[in-house]
Amino acid sequence: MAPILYWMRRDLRLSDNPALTWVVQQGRPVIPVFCLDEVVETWGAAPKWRLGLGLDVLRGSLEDAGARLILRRGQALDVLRTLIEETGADTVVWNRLYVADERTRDTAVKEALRSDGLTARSFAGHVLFEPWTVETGSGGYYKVYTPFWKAVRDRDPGAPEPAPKEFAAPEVWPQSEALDDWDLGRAMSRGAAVVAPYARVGSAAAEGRLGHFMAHGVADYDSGRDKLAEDGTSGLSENLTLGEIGIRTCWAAGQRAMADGKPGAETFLKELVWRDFAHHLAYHTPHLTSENWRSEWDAFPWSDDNDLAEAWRRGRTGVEVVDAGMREMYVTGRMHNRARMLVASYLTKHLMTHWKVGADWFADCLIDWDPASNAMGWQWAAGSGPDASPFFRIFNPDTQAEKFDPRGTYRRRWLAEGQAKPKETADAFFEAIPESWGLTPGQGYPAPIVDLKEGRDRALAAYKQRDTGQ
DNA sequence: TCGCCCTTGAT
DNA sequence: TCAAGGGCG
Repeated sequence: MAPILYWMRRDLRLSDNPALTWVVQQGRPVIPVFCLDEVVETWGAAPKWRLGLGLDVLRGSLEDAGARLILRRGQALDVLRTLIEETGADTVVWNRLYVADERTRDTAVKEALRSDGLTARSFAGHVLFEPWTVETGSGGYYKVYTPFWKAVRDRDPGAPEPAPKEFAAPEVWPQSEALDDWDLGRAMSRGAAVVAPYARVGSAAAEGRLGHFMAHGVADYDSGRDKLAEDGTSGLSENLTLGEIGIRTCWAAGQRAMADGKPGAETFLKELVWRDFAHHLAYHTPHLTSENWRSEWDAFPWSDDNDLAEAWRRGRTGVEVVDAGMREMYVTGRMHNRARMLVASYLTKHLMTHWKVGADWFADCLIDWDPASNAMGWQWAAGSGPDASPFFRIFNPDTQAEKFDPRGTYRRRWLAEGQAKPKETADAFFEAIPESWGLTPGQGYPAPIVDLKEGRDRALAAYKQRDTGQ
């Protein structure tokens, strides 16, 4: 019996997995393969490093079920063709993705394999509702979130499939490259050791996280998720982006919490749908990840990369809550959602720096980096995106800190300078950063690089000018 | 066509 | 109180 190649990408799990479910139903040998291909090679330091951790855990899960994970490096199509030749496979399956570079790759692969006379099948496993299945009344795609939410909230994405108990093995397993040889953490330098304790890797960890959130977090999610110093969110983004947990599994849990009358459950479901919305937009407007979504913003006088942006990246803007967020990201590979909005507003408005500079840094530092959500979020904050905040909505970091970190707990957690006994977390930043930055806690905390009022006024003036087309 | 509405705000 | 324009039904 000819084996089937299961090409794994952002679906590093065995349950809630339509492609895998289909393969196992065929009763034929299955060969799971992950390819370090032309798309994955472009990922930033932290996502690549985190991918390596995920692959290691996935390999163990597959081995427990009597299968293996075959790792190969190269252009996706070349790798798949080589494996087909080595194994006699006549079918390749995968779960679909929707961001421009992923789709370009996948479309080309599908066409090429089919022209080779092979079977290539893809499945819906990465989002709740695929982008082309959600239409406005006039048959277009959605550009505003709330109508999108109303269009999908009563739809059923289907029940998640259980993990297969065992796999039919091929007579001979193809060779796998060694994960260690890929050296996926090489761009992380000292950071890897610091970030590692914060990562929750693999499907079992993800399911534990979901269970914990359903038991403790969801009821108070509405207000809890806004507090900078608290752990009020599900924390699932890290696992969702690599597919270590399925989105329908999360949806089903949210629906159960709704049925149980948990107050925050609907907000949680809405957040899951925000993730879908980002993929909806990335599919229908592929330039979301690379260009201003509204082209009229091309004329806006944003600075490209600059010294102020460098201070922002290093958590040295002199604005405590902004620096705290940036350092949280450097140490943990994640950042509180509200802090993400704050630092994005600050970079694009007070520092008038292009959102792509920020999006690129996030893509390098976040272990939960998701290409669609990251681009949508940055364009939303900058004002160039769909359903964006109006230009006059400029976050005031001081006001935000007062509201969402009233006792300064979050700021003290991440800022060491000027503190008699800095928190371990704050010191950890200085262990994680490159020595080339030349930063020590002893050099004191910087004065603000831009006066908040001046920055705000300058941005408002520029937005106004853009508006009148001058 | 019209009218309501629009994640997360600031002064 | 401010405040823009367009999405959507």
